Amino acid sequence: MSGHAAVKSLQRGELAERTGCNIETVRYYEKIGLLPEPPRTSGGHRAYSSSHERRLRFVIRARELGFSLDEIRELLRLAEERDRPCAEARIVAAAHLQDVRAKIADLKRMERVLKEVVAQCGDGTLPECPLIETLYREPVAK
Amino acid sequence: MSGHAAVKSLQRGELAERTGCNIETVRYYEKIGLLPEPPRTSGGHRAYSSSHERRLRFVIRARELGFSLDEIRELLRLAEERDRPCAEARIVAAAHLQDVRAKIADLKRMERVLKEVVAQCGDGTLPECPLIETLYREPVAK
DNA sequence: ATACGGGCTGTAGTCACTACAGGTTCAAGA
DNA sequence: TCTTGAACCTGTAGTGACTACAGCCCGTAT
Repeated sequence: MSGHAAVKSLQRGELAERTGCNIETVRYYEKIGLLPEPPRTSGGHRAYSSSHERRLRFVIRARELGFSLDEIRELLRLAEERDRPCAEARIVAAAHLQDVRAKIADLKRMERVLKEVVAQCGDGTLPECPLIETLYREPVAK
Repeated sequence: MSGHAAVKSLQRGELAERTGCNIETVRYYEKIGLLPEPPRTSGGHRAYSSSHERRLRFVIRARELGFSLDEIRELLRLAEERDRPCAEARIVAAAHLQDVRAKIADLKRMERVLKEVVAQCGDGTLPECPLIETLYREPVAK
């Protein structure tokens, strides 16, 4: 028995079902070259092996961490090269961590303002809505 | 003098320059009906009035708070109706605040994991990269 | 009079999917 | 064996919020 991991192939949406990933999304990943093209049955249906599943799970988990598909492509390349990928992978992840922190900061700014205006609106019976006034107000009111 | 705010019209990208909004974006907002079509010069150039600027600033500030263009459309409608808009505007803002908080929670989860794996990678000289292993690892390892 | 910087329209590209339309295959039941 | 119907197949178009371009026209300064 070789190491080709062709023990059992998954069909009828089993891959999608097992991973929780939409089948359309799996095919999209294949189309953009993130997943390899699986072998086909005589009728043309895709027959995935466990190595496909493993790679798909990698992609899914990386997406859950917010990596872009291009970053994931890079991470997969590094993972396969097996030539000291850790330093480079760390750079990709650290850059992404910076992005995530910047997004959190942006959203927290939004949250603070939104919380304030919603509170100012109170029960919504004010004649002049503070939310609308805030949006109309010039940044530097004279 | 009427209340039409046609005191001076802005041309040659002045509106974009004054608001910091890309001129292409302004035209996009006009195309999707978020901003009214301004009158034109004899040559077909757009001549904005201060009411256009006011409305554009509303959109820009709402975008800064993360509202979608559809939500902004609704807020603008409420702002113009002047028929007790506060309660309804508050609902829009409160729903959006929920969205923002959910996004913050998602991003914080990502941040926590990313911070951990980057720390585990250390100086990047490990033979097995913890980041890549984390991505390959099954959610429920046996 | 002419140059050229900016406006004009309309289309296509971005990202990461998602949703069809219109056809084919497969596995289970009769 | 035949039939049914679900699930697969390909390819295209739509989403949101822009951004970038091509190819043309206008307007102002020299």
